[in-house]
Amino acid sequence: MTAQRDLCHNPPEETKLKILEAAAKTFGEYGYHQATMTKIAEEAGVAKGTVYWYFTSKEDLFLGLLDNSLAKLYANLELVVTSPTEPIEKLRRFILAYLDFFSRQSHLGQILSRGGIEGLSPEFYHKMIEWHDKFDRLNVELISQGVKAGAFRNDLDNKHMAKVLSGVVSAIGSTQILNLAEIDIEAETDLILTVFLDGISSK
Amino acid sequence: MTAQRDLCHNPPEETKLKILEAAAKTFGEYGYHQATMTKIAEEAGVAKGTVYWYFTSKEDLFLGLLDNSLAKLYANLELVVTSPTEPIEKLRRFILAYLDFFSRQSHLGQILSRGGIEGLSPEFYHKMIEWHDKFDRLNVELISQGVKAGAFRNDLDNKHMAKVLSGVVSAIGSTQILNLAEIDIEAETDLILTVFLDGISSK
Amino acid sequence: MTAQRDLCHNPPEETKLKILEAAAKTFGEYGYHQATMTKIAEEAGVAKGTVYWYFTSKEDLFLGLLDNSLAKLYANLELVVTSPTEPIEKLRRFILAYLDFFSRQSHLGQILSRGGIEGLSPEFYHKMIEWHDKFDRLNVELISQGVKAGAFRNDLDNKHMAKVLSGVVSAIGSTQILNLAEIDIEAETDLILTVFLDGISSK
Amino acid sequence: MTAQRDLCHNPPEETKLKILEAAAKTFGEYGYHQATMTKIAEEAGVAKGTVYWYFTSKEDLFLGLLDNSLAKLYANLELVVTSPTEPIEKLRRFILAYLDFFSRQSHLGQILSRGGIEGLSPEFYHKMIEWHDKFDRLNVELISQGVKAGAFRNDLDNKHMAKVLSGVVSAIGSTQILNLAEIDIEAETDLILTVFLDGISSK
DNA sequence: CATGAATGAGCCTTCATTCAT
DNA sequence: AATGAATGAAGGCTCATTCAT
Repeated sequence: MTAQRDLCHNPPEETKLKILEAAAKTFGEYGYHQATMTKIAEEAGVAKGTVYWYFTSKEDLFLGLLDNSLAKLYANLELVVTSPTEPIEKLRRFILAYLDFFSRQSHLGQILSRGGIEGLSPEFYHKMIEWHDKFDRLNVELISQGVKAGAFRNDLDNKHMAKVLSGVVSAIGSTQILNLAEIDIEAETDLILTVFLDGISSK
Repeated sequence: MTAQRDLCHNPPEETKLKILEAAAKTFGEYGYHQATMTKIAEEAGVAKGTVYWYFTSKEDLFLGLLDNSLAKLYANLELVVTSPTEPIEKLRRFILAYLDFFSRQSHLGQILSRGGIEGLSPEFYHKMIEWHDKFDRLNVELISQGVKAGAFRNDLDNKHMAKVLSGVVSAIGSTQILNLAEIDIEAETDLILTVFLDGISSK
Repeated sequence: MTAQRDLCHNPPEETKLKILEAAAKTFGEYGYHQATMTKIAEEAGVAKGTVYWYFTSKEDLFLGLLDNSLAKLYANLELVVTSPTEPIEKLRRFILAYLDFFSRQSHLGQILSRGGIEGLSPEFYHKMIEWHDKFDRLNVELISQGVKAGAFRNDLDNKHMAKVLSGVVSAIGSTQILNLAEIDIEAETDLILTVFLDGISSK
Repeated sequence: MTAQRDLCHNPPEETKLKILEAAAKTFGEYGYHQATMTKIAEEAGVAKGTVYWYFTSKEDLFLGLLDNSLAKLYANLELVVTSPTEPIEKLRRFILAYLDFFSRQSHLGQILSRGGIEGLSPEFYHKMIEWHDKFDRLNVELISQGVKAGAFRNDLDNKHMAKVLSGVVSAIGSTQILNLAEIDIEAETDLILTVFLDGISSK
């Protein structure tokens, strides 16, 4: 904020960001266990010690990254939910935002949908549960709006419908990605939407 | 001669089974990377070298385990698909069999649904893909039967419907399990069934 | 010796021989440390336990093999030395016998010439030294005969000449073999003979 | 700036040297397979991980050591060959340099003369062959000079004479050393020289 | 005699983490 | 803030050897 700070070539924040980006790329490419601090530091173009100056541990770095990514996804989804759109189109955009996230951050996507990675600390799980709950509430909110507006059934528990929704989305998302096929996100979204709205029953 | 054999206290097969069970438990509890051969050997009550007598590597052991479990699941699902039941009840049993499997073998369930674990050999991935395809074909068969019988919609691609089905099931299955909540499998099955058949649309 | 013994399909000696042959092949192909008891047992077509019935340890087996091979080589050389041939022809045959041995048993050849393998017991070294001395004495005897017959110089210490002789032979032998070139043993022998007899000096 | 650097107590290079020395001692004492990374690290007074900071593997370390030692030996021999000395004295110094090397680095000497160690990577063998060829060429050059100068016979193939020379030298060198006798290198050199120049023939 | 399952010490290597500079 | 050398616990795996059958 001071004039002096602005003269720095590498304001601290910039280094932290570089590390975060490198971590995203590396974790994304290799997964948590295969990604090493050495790889991440190299990718970021800094020394290993520097990574430890900004993050106390590998887990801390991973958590930081997750927080970062999930916050973005959450913001996107929230934007959709709070926008003044009619329920079904809103649902479509909602699914689209999810799939888009999965297609960009496949491994992180998996983590979100499965609830974590083995062998991490309780703190990690706590954070994950917090996020899980936040997303759940958003899902429920989306469904509730639709029910209130008369677009969705009111004979089912909103929470359950929300759960199925997130289930389908994350499953399709991560499965697709692992097929390494180039997915047509829009088409996939429409498919999910159709099934989720009307079911596969012939009547 | 055969009678004599039965008197053996520890036929080799028994040891292999002990190891397989220990592996199931350990991989299930810790995940692939956190599970160590030492832990598995201890759990099985044998020396580390013994594990390597039956399996050439950690990956080989894991693959053996996976093959074992997936073969069982596949057999169960196949039984359902080929049984002379009406489509919707058949679908219910199908979902039930999946959820039952997930609730027993949570980590293996994840692997099946998400397609793998980072850092393993190409052979592993090849095997996984083979299984994935086998299950896919079974799912499609189930849907096709329903469509033919007039129970399911015929305006959607069978493969797509099958994909959504397996997506919902595996997502619900593994998500639930990670919540560590005691799940009412029957209830969960009915929920999925309802949504999948009729959709959440109010009409 | 008894009639009963002769009826056996596999007299003990036969099994022992099979193992010895397998050991020769395996040690020869892989060297001492790379050769495993498993490989040897497989090559011999017997169970690992059987190898341990005839030989108390890997080292013991190796020693047995060495004794076997060296005894044969020794017998051949002795035959040459004690035969009634004129000194220079005798020397030629002597070198030939050495090179022939090296070309057949490259690894054992190395062991003989360099005096052993690291990491074995004192007993092993003791045996090796015994053999070394035996061969040395034979070499000296050969040289002495030639000196006495007036064919070789008498102004040099016989022991030293013998040492140089064995040096040249073993070095040429093993070096050649490692080149993996098909060696013309006869030609090589003549070359060594020429240099060893007349030197390379121009006068 | 450079002055400042010199104040460092432990410049990285020093650690690498400590490890190289420890490796030389340990490989020399135990041979390649018996020498363990643990022993080497202990001998060097560093942690095992530190060895891996400087060398990517045991083989890499061994190769580094070999390269180091052979480069020195080669430099010494080259000095002799290119010096303006008369052929026979040159030959004497050449032999002396070889024996001196063998007496200091017995195991490495063996490796040079025998052409390798079992069970290493193709890269290792390739390097060894390169060195072998370099030394061969030097040997041939030495002989050629002597022939040109009229000091050595011209009725024999230079390459063959060179081969016998290196054979005698390495054999005598390594054999002697293994006897663990204190060798009089000068005397040994003269012996080899005499035999190699004049032969043992009485005429 | 022969088998082969079982053992366990020990090896090479990896990698998250620390710390002097 | 940043570096990178140094650490050491831990992991997967090998293989000589034993022993109940």
